[in-house]
Amino acid sequence: MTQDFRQTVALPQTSFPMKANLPRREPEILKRWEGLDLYRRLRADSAGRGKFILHDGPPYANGHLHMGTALNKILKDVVNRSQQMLGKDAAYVPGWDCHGLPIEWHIEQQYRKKGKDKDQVPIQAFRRQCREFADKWIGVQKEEFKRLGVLGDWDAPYTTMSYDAEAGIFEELAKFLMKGSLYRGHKSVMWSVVEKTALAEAEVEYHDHTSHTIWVRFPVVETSVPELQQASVVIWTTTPWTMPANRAVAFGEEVDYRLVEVTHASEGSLAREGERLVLADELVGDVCAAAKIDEVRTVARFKGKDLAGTVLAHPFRGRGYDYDVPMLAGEFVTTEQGTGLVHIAPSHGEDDFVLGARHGLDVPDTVAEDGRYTAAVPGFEGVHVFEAHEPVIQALEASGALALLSRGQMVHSYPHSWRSKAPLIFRATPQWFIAMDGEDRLRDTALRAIEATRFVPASGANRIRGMVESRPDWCVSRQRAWGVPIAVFVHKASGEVLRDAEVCARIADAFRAEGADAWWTRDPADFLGPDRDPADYEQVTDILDVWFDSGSTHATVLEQRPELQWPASLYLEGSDQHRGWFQSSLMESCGTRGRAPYDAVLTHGFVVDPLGRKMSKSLGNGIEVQDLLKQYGADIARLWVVSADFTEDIRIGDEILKRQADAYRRLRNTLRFLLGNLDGFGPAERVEPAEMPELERWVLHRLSELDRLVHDGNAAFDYDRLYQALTTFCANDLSAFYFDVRKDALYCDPLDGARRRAARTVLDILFDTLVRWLAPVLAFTCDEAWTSRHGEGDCVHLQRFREVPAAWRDDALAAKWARVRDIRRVITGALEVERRDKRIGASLEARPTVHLGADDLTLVADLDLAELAITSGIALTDAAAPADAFRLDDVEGVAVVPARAGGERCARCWQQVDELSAEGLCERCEAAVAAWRAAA
RNA sequence: GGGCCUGUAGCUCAGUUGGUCAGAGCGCACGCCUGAUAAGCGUGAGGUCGGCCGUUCAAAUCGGCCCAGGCCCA
Repeated sequence: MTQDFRQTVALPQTSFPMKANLPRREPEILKRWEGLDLYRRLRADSAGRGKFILHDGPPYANGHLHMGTALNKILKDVVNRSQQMLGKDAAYVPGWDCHGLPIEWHIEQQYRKKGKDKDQVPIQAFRRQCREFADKWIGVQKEEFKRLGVLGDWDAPYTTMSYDAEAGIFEELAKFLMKGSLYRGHKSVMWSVVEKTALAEAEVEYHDHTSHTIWVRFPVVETSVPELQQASVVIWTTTPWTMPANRAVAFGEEVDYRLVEVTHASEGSLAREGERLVLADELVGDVCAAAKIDEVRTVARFKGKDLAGTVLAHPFRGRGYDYDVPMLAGEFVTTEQGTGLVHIAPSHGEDDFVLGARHGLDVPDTVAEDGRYTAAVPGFEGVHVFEAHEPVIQALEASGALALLSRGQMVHSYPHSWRSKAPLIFRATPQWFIAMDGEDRLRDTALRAIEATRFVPASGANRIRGMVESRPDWCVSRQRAWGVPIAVFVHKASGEVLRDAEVCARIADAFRAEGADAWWTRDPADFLGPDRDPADYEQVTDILDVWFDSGSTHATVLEQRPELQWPASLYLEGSDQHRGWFQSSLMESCGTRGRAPYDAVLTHGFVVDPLGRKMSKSLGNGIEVQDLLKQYGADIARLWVVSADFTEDIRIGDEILKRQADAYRRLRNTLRFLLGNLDGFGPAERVEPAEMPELERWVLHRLSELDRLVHDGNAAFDYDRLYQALTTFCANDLSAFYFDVRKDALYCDPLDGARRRAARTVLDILFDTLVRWLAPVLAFTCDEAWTSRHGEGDCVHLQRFREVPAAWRDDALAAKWARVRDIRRVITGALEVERRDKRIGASLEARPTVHLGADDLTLVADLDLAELAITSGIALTDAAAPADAFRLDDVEGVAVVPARAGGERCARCWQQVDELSAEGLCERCEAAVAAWRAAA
């Protein structure tokens, strides 16, 4: 029985536990950061460095975080932390978007539940409640963001509803006002009669809707085409309620039309035999089927352009609708369905409005805010448009001309309000616009700015360019209450909008002091000043589009805060923001400052399920942030974010998270092994690289390679590659090779042995380098590892990436060791056969013979292959290997003949040697034990 | 329907300007170790490169069509 030498072996020792228990530990680490006042210390430490400013796109302040917002904020945090550690001063001021419909809607609902209408509530009280609601959610989200490990100025975030912001937003608008690009026009907008407001595109969703369809005759009253005398033009519409607003009929210039005479109609048809109808040639059959017309005779054929100049009568002529209805060419006319002739109501359609504007058509104010016909609609006033189809159809039937040809129903995709889910109508309303193609050529400026911006991925430029090229003027007005007002006056007599810098300044000052509520609480005279009579002016009470709010944050935040900088280094949001914030910020900035507010734009995809489908309640494929944190912890979530190519959609699911947890363990255990073997290591033990064995120098070379990868990867935001490389490095190079080989020296060499000291020096460097490289992502774990080594007073997040000396790079050494590892693979492969056949268990039980060529023999002459293969000795020979020697197909010139090691096993290091001491120790261990005893 | 984009092993990703095996890490299977131990080591099995049709002597890599999916519009 040999003595137990375990206590003389330098086994790893560390307080850094194998099991992370992140859900419990992370909150403690957060407290530590708060205690250190980490964010502020970073600012102080990095004062004077070049700034990297990621400008936070403000999330909307309602509701808890979902995976999408978590992804976004984690990514921002990784970017900030890595830029910081690259040596920048990466100040980060998070923000919130506070105004707008969703919050307003929520407060409105509360009133509705109490049976009140919000219009009865004083606007200041209503706005105050909106403000409080936003405040509440800012508090909630702030804590949720912090829990993810996101570092920023949480004590002083920005909001779009602060008085400063409200004043600043108005000041930005005033710039457009003063230069003349803010104008009042009409626009056919999607209007919700429930919320009594125009809705933005983003506020609209499409659902199936059943509409009444009607075919209606318009009698020809004037035409240059003889055959059309006494004929009728037939239109088709899915919105009968817009008939009273009809002002024209559109045709396609190149469309083929036909004049037909009804020769026979079925029982119940509203068509009259002998009447003549104009229809698109292609659609005659469809219309006849719908109108139960059995037989027609073609009277004439002509092109759409022949119809120009023809004038029709409104079907309600004689009852207040006596105006002429011209026929106009419309490029939007198709022959896909209907009649190929389009009813035009400029008040109630986008195409209609545009066509009407071009031809100077009347835009009657036919429908009030609440959806009821106005007095401008003879015979129907007060009727709600959603209930108007019957009265209108009846009127058409009753009209002397028997206008209704046929009717039916149709299910189609139709716009609805995203809040109330009620169908929307198109309604031409007075709105405020920022001109895209005015004197200042905003569109051109924006397009140039896009070319000057770096987009990651590059396709983002295409995407936003396409949108900017084709977008209409920016409609910035909303008929709402919660937001920054379009605080302008319109001269009643002239209709001119007032452009007076002093007035604007007074308004801004008031907003800055009292918030935008001042627009309602103050006397307009306060703003207009002594020289103007308030009675001469209309005070506009429309609210600014919230996209203008957030589009102005580059001005209200970046330019205002000394720690920040304009333009931003980076905007980083989901790809939906090409239409949203990226664009509104671009427009605002180009209009006021002539360039984009950012140097670069990074977009990420959306979080989808493991099959790539969007997450939805009905599919039940969603992952909740809170569940993820409870089960895995924030560091796993952070690792998930960087493991994927986030420029595309990023998948999440059980297996994906488990794999991240696996990867996490590998990284954690790497740090743990380093910490355990660095126990008691101090500067005095260090060895210069020149004094180190080749193996150590090879590790340093690998670090120099990775150093470049880390810098390039961080600069390019290419984190997935970086992380794959680091994980592979830890698994392949360290755990499976370097650590495995060096365990013997670390555990068994004399404590001050040269080999052990060199190894520990490298472990120290490895730890110091790796923990910093990983810190931007594994923010919690690296802090924990760092404190385990350096104590609570210090923090890894106050460090920069370690300088990796250029001298560590040694390509010749790397090439040599690539071959050495190939040879090693052949040896371990040979041992595996022995193991399978139960001739050995541990590799130390083997002493193989390795057959090498002359070059390889020279190559490994100064190396100890047994040490590298972890065998008890190795025999090298250039003799030809026997045919049954072990070889690998992809490693030429290497063959291994395995053999059991002879001798006896050292009781301490377990290597098999020929001679043991009386205590059962090998020579090396005898010396080590002697030194240990002397020290004890 | 339109614009932008994606589809390589169970998972996450590599695959330069078309021409040596289509690779890595993880997972999985099997084995080893028991002094990184709810760890560590080794070996191995997994892919019609979404599908079809083309261009080419040669395509995961070029073109067209289709399928599936995402974002934004209509």
